[in-house]
Amino acid sequence: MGRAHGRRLGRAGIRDVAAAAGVSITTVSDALNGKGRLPDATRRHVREVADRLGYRPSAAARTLRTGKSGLIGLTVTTYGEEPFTFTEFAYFAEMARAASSAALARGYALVILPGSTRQSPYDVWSNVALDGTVVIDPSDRDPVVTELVRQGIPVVSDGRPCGDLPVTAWVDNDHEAAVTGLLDHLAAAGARRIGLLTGTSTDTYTRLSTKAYLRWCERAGQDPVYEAYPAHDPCAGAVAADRLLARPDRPDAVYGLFDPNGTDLLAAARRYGLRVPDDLLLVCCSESAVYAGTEPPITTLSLKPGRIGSTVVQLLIDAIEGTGGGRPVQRIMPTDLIVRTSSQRRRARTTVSAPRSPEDRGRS
Amino acid sequence: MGRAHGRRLGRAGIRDVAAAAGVSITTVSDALNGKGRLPDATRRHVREVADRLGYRPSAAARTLRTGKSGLIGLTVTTYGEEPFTFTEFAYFAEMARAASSAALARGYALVILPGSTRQSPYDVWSNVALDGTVVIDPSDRDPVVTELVRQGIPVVSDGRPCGDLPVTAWVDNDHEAAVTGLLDHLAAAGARRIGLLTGTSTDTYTRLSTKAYLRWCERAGQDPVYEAYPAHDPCAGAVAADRLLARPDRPDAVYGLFDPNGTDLLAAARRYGLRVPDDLLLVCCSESAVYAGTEPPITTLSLKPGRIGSTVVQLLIDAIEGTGGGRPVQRIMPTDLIVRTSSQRRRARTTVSAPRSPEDRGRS
DNA sequence: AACAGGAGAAGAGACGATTCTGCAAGCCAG
DNA sequence: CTGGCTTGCAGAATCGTCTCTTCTCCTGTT
Repeated sequence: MGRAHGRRLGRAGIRDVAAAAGVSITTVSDALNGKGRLPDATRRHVREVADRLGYRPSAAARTLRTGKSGLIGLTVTTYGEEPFTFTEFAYFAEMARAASSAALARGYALVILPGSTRQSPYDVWSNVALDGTVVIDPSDRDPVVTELVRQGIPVVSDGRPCGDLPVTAWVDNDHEAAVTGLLDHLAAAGARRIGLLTGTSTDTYTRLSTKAYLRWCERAGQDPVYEAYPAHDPCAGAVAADRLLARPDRPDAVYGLFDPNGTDLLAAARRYGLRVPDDLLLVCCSESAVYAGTEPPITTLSLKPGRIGSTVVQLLIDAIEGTGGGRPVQRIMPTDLIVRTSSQRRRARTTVSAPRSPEDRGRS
Repeated sequence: MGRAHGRRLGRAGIRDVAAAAGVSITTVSDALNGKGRLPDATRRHVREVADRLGYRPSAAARTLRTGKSGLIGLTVTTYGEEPFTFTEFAYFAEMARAASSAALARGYALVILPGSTRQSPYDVWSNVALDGTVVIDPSDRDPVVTELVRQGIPVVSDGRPCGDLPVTAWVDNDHEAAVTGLLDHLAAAGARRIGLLTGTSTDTYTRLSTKAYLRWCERAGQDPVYEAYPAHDPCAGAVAADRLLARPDRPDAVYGLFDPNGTDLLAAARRYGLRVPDDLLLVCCSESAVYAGTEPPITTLSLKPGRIGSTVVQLLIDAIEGTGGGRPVQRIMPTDLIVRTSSQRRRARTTVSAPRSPEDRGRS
């Protein structure tokens, strides 16, 4: 035989198992993968030997052979050099958690990747074998998406893609319905002039939400009252909230599109001596639990990122495995308005029961 | 010749590039990887042809051959079936962001993996080729860590490992110093009896922090006043905060070990009619920015998760690449006390400048 | 008795890159 | 003129697994 395969690495390979079990490589592979025609005795024997040797199949070799890596990319829009977006921390964290969980349950793992190619000297994207990718809020003609699709890799986006980006599928909230419902809620609570705190960027979320607001105003016969600011700037929100409440046509209710707007608006209201909810009704879009504990608790619109993340991954894996038909899929997910004190004129039952009387000292 | 490699896949392989450029496979590989002895002309030519063909080297093949995948595992402690821990959402999110960023900058990507093997029918762990792994808060004799180390894969942990877990390196905060410094700060602000809101679990963070508190009390000649609760239960915190303030030996200052404790304690204080900071000084350990916007703003201890995540990854990659000596490394990272109104008796300068006077309506 | 057919297991390529080794040609010095 | 050195490139082995094909028995039927 010449140089019969010298022991080259510490870990046992399939050949070692075959030798130790006194069978062929084929038999080992079939036994461990539940394929082929083998009597149970052989199967058990091989499995036992493999266990004893601590055999772990090489993921790289399997991937090379089968063409499936079990890896799903998760791309996050990048501000500056950092991955992750800062404005929607809680949203992203929850979405990623659910996505990861859903992937794991189906035997896939998530790989966190930057929003752009060639962010570093190395191109991490082409160093990873991906079965598919989840893209959060892809931009108009996202180069990463374009390239992936060109390579024939399925791409599912969280957020309706702008333009004619050729994603395999997408998932998004029904933003129009959410905003309309929420404005109706405020109006029902007695709001006469509802203001909006929105963003200057042109992503789908901002655009659709603002459009829904404007359309609602038109239908309700109210003049729009809004301030826009660059949402990625953590300080600009407070300033914009202040501007909104400083206007001569000051609104008596405000909806803030971004997570920090709740505290921004609350702080601004305090500065102007406005009581919430008596003088000002407040709602903001947020996934953060802190708004249950603020004074007063603030009504929030939840986009249910968990459901989004889970759905995105399900659709992607379906596309990868060829399940669920070949044609593009889009799925609209409902949102959830969590009504708290800040959007109700009459003091309603609060969720947290106070052990003794809250003592509204000094309040009016 | 026989069946000279029929076109089998859409994507171009290294052979196609070689053929198109009129050189050998070796030359293509060398040209693209900057190895071998090739004149610049050849190198340029090959690169150009590769670009034209849209050639992307197969990550699986490269990994199989070189033994390096460029993938780093990120394991998150699991409560129940879900990955991620809920109590420290902000901590984890920031830590993961920084870790991912640091990895990307050095050409690695992070793979999110469950805290246990065989969480699903598939064992995702053995389906991924990892160069190394980051483990957050490993438990006493973590089976995942043990198995990885047995396979010779470097493991770096965030959090001092309990017991004699054989991690390659670890990074942690100086919890003793942090707690001691913070208690000194409270004492300097006039606290006579400082209470602690702590957890019932036995992880390193809780254990070290509590021990530091007890030792400080002993040195300061104060009786310890503390309540412990299961930190993973989101509701239990509010109850524990209430218990702490209901005690006959009610503390005049409290440190809360967990992120939500700030709002928990603030709410409890309101229920008992205690003014913060006048009647009660407050500090909690948190990475959340909301505490800058609460009423009053709350002093927080930041563990600087970003620095931790970044350092963990650096150490891991050093270990993978053989840089930085072979022996185990442990690194202690400083914490950051962000002093706000809640821990200062005399109204100090707040970080956020108020455009007009805050109007402390009705307050005493 | 001969043969079909199936069960059990082994052989032998791929998969697509990296890389060790080796060959041919050119150049210079002895 | 020749031997050694460098330069430029090609051949072919290898990484570890999956899987298509083949091969050998063995049994049961006509």
